[in-house]
Amino acid sequence: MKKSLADRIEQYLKVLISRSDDKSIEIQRIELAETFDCVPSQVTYVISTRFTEKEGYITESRRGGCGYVRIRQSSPQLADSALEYIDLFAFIDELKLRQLLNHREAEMIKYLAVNICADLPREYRAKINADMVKALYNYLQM
Amino acid sequence: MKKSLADRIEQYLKVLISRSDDKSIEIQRIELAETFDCVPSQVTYVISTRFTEKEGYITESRRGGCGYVRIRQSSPQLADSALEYIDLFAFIDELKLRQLLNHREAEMIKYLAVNICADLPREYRAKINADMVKALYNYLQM
DNA sequence: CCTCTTTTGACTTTATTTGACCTTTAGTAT
DNA sequence: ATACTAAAGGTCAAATAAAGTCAAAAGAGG
Repeated sequence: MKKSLADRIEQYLKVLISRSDDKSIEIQRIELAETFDCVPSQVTYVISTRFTEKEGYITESRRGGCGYVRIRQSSPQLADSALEYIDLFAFIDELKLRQLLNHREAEMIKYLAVNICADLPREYRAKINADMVKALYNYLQM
Repeated sequence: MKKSLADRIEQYLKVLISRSDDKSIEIQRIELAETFDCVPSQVTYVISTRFTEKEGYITESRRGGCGYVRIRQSSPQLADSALEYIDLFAFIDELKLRQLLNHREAEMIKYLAVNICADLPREYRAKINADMVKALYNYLQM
């Protein structure tokens, strides 16, 4: 699959973030544009479509001399206590969005969940939903 | 009985899927249409009539630049009764040996299994063990 | 001839790329 | 302090690149 320029920039930034100590990076828009040989607004486009709050990122910037764009991966707002009431599938989708699970992992876990619950008494299904959410939450150290 | 264009495209895609590592392919609608010298919507037609969820396929797509259509074969429902008695952890290790699961996946599934079973009545634990073995067996299309 | 499937193409929606123009900030000269 | 200037980043809309939709036309089989 050929990657679009936007995809490549996204990937590059995500690698930088993942390697950073504090899940936060500071870049210069122009510099990055030069690295990828594109117009600066391409960078703005990538940030505004792929590093949204919904996907768990917070951005700040400053114009003018010594300007910058900072992207920070926000820690999830999910409190441990609220986890019980979250739908497992929605939770998995959210984890995928945040790239804590890849596509295959997400699908596999969903598949396992469905099959485990398939003919289990109703009262245990909710429990398994909750336990899986909690287990994922813990395993991924969120 | 002469094969229709739709039939030929279907066959072509199924060969590609069967040859793929992960039973999943990514194509460009336009490109495929060019290959078969037809309109792009013909491809959409084939996918929507022959690669339905009911027939065990899941599709995703993206429009715009570098768009694609991904078709994934979801696993068939084989129920092998002998699987019931296999220990889940041993089974996972075996899958890892055969490189059907990577380390992270194996560990994550074990972690989930332990946490799901943690305080479930004894009689359901064996069932979950068996269901997970079966689900993995099916999911990985062994 | 009638029905169901296939083929086609016009139109719609979504995603990406590019560039012209706007705003903010820091530094410098007066 | 004030005004000017250069150096950022922001906005927005046009151009381009895909895929989706839908219905009409064409074809196949009974």
